[in-house]
Amino acid sequence: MKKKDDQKYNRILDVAGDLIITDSVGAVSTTKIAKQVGISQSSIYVYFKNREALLLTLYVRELKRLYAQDSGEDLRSLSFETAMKQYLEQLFHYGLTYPKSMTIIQKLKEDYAFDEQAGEQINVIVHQSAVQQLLFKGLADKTLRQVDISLLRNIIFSTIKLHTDNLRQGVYTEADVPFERIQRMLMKAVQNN
Amino acid sequence: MKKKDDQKYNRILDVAGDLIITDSVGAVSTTKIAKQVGISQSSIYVYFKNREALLLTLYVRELKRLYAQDSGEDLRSLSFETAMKQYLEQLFHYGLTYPKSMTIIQKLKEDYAFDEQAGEQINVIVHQSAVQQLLFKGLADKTLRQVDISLLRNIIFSTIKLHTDNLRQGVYTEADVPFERIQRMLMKAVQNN
Amino acid sequence: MKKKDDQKYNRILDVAGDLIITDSVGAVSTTKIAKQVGISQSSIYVYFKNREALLLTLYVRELKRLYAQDSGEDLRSLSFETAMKQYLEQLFHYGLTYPKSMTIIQKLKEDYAFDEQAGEQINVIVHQSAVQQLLFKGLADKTLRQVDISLLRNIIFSTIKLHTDNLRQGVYTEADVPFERIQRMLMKAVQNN
Amino acid sequence: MKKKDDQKYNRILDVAGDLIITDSVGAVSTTKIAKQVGISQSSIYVYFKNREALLLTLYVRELKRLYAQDSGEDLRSLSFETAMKQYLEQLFHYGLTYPKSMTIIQKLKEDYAFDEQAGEQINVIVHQSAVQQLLFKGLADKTLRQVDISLLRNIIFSTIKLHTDNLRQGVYTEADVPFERIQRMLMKAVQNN
DNA sequence: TATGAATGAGCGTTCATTCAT
DNA sequence: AATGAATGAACGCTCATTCAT
Repeated sequence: MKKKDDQKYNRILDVAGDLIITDSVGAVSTTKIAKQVGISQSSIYVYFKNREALLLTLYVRELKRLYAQDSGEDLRSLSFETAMKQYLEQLFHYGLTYPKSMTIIQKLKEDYAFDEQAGEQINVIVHQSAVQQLLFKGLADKTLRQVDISLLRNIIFSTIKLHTDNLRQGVYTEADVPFERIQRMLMKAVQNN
Repeated sequence: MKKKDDQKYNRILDVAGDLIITDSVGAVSTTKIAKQVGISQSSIYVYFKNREALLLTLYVRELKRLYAQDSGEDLRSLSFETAMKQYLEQLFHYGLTYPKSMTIIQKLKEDYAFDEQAGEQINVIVHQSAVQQLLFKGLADKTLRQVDISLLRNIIFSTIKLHTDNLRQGVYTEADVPFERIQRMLMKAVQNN
Repeated sequence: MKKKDDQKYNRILDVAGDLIITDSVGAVSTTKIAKQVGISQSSIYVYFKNREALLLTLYVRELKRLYAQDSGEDLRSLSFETAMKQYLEQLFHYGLTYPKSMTIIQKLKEDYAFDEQAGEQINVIVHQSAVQQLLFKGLADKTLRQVDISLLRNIIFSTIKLHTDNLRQGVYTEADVPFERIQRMLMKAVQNN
Repeated sequence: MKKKDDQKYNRILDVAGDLIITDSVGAVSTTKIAKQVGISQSSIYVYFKNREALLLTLYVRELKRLYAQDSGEDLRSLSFETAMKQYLEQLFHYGLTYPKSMTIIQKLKEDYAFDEQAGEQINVIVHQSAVQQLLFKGLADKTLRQVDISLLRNIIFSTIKLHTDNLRQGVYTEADVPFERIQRMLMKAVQNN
């Protein structure tokens, strides 16, 4: 019984994600989700309190999936530069594996105003991530450029996202722009000097 | 008479921009605009053919304002590095002067699917901009990193936008993170080696 | 429960029919229907996909009611002339019993452009009707005037409709213009010589 | 100056007629007329008091054109049968020459509720027409079937209209269904015995 | 004569949400 | 757990009409 539930629960989130990608956050409606999932509109309210809760759940799910990626343990045992490079590779790999995920995260972040309580929940997730830890450490020991952490995160995330999008859409191929080049660009950007 | 028209016309666009900023592109509705401008909903259709035309007009307006910024003549007479640095400064200045503009541009670009004809119109504007020329030249003579131009533009635009946003919101002050530091970061990011 | 549904469903169609009669097809609006039925406008979309589907449903309902009238079996066992006369009587009776029906059919046919799929559905209904069969047979064995079937159908339908309308509106009484006279007129019109 | 006015005045009516034909009476809007005529929407109110007056004017114009057709003098000097046959030919000719006119008249008659005053104006026009005179005479001397005049007019008008429509739309050709046959059908329909 | 600006009313439609079952 | 029925609110848009110019 629980399995069934979980399946439907996740199907709803999946469809919501698809709608965000093919259209926009505003285009996510219980009507459309219900139609695509094959349940009645009101059934959505069995699984989610309301539309906002649904979107928040989706956001958290993708965020957790993203951060589950970084093998925190490993990173900590490496030299900073190696750790950073490895993280970039992981993120690149993530973008290729779950192309929808990064788009969903970005669009929801920009488009949706979560309330304070939700914001706190998200902050905790981000804070506990290995990347965040890595960036904090890098900032502390001045290995990284002395700018706000948001700037570092943004430059990394948005560049790798755009790169994987470009690859997927055939704007260019991996042969044209090997990831190594992107990696070097990002390292130069974030490293102190 | 004409003045009155232009005023209202621009008021509508201003309010639409505000709605995009405080909420999202999807939240821009003729109803809300009309209410805030203080006119009847149907009056909006006196000024714009439909919602899409309104948003396109807003987008083009902001884009033109942004590119009107770059003093094309000047940039061409300078060494590449100086020209690039100067452009970054201009963009930073723009972000401080018209804080809404960059957000509007970014959100409209990501959120809105303009039709082909509109897309072409926009492409022309972007192409003719001094920055685009500068980046093309830099890519050609290998002064810039050999990656797709979209990656360069993204890294520059999104970083400076986030920086000005952070400053405005008091996340930190200019003293904490002087622009020079951002500038150096971006130069390292885009320059070949 | 089901009864309730069917009742409302048919009430909506009834009111739509009334609007067509007292005004025109163009005057059929979900707003007006809702107001007269005593439900909210959006509730109409619980029962019908959209306005067009509503009108099509109404059209098909009336068409089926009209053709349900002709006792196909009986007509076939009679001589052509008797069959034809009997059909005219049936149609006259129908016009008196359901005075709205013929008007609705006529107005919807002339005013409304159903899409191809709907057109096909309607064609099937018309084709399978006993009248259509009768007319086809009459044309084939030259009992009927050798003109297009549409002309025969028109002359019969529009005359009987107008006659019943006149009677109902008191333009004249059955005593003034007995149906027999109409019947003779129509027989003379359609019969070959 | 007057010529110019008359031109525009009639252009408006022409476009209104076109809209009725290609769509419906309900589709006639000042907006659409203005666009097609190439004038501003408000300019229509220079020529017509309101939408209803415009439609009434159009109706009267077509009705007058239709009745201008029948050469009253000639008909009166002929035997009834010859006169009737000649009138049918005239009407057929009219349908071929002004195919829009009969459709406009029919749609406006069915679709539009003119107020009493307008109704009276129309009645006068119809009454004074040669056909009406002819039919009255035929009814009086029992040459015509003793039914209401509306039935006779309807049978004649709607049949000839449908026939010309069929011809124009290529449902069949004049060779397939010569007018003579239609004429005979109508004569049999209306003549007493 | 002609029109631009303006608007209230209406339209078809979608939506998030509630509630009884 | 699931859903059909229902609805108020909003949306984009068109319309007939008025008015000042």
